[in-house]
Amino acid sequence: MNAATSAIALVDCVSFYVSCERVFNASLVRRPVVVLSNNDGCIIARSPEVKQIPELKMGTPIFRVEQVVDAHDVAVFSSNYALYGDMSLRVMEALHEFSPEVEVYSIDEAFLGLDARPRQSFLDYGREIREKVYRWTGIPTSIGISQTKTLAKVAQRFSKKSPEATQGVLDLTDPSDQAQVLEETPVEEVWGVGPAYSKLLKAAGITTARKLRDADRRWIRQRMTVVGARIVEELRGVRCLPLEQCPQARKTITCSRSFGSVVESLEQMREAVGRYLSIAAERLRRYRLAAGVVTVFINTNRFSQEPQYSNAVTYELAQATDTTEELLEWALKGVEKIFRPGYRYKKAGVLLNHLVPADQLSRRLYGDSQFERSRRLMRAVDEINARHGRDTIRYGVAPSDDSWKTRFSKRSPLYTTCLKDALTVRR
DNA sequence: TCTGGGGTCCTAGGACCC
DNA sequence: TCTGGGGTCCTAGGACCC
Repeated sequence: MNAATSAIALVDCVSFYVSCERVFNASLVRRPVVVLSNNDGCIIARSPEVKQIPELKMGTPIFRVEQVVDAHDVAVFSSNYALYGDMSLRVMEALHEFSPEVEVYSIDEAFLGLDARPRQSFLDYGREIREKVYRWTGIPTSIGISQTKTLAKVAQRFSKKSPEATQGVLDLTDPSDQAQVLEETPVEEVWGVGPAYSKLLKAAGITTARKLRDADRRWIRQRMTVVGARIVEELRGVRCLPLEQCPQARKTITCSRSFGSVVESLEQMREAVGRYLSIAAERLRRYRLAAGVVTVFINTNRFSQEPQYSNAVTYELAQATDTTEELLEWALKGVEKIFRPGYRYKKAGVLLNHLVPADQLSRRLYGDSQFERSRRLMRAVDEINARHGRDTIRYGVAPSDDSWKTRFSKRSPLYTTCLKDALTVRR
């Protein structure tokens, strides 16, 4: 291999949701901060200060640790996805300045393709990226650079763990550096190794990323399928996971929620499922897709001692559709079918499957005028809701009281997406 | 009172067909 | 009375990701 080599950079936003909250609220800087899941359930994002507190782990239900939260004066927020989504777009925009090849991997992460260049230059480039993202958005990042996605991920996690040494950027393109960092990386921290594989590997004495890299291919292939085999190759510097620049066509659209309080009546269940269906259908149209299969499911609270019931029903539609009206009919039919009185329900959801491009729908037979009218109506509704906020217009499903609605009692303002919530700066 | 939501990929095994 | 093999499609379940 020559001295210059092309590489992949992984840019990851540090404690992304917490960082978003901090951008707009200076009093949170250096204060421990957590962000909660939907319904104010469990901890899903923690500031570095919180990571020092052993009781406050990812996924901990907040109600169990209220005293710890008070004792450390932790600031607690409901999640504010409108804010995080908008901040994410700004981060990605900054990244596009650095490479034409950007794969937006998640709300807070992206892979960048980097041209071949000498080592020092990768490191400098990484620092430049970091600085620009911070200047444009106020969001701190950590960056790993190496030959493959999996190695870039190792590098990024390592740099995050030792900020003093790396200042947020680690170039791991050099093979001898790789050997050392892989040696210091526990196997369960490798991307793609979850709890089950981690247990399997440790039982076989494979405890570090380096040992995984040097493991027997056939053994891995047999026990961890091609997925495991690819991880090993990637750790060896062989690219198996390409940069995906154009997002793959979606296969499923889901909308499901836990209820703010228990649902016991069919009326409330119909309203909740109707609501979730509307959200899913709106998403469907945004992607310009139509669905051929609708699934509805309902659950009681799996953590409680009460009698349990869960059920689901799936309908295959004669023709794919993207209108709320048509999809709603099936979803409500589903609710009627699986709802059993006498249970205390905690969650419900809707899945849309067999997704096809919506432009194929124009070929529906018989110039279905009802269908065309319905689609024009949908376009108008989506436009109005986009401009004036979701729920400006919505489908009425015999409204009941809305205690089932998901709780967001500690939500921050919509600083960036709603004018009345914009920050006021005193002169 | 209180325990998230939204995805993808892979494989084994059954059903069905010729 | 004996009795095959190969291909495809679908689904459920497991594993993982953020």
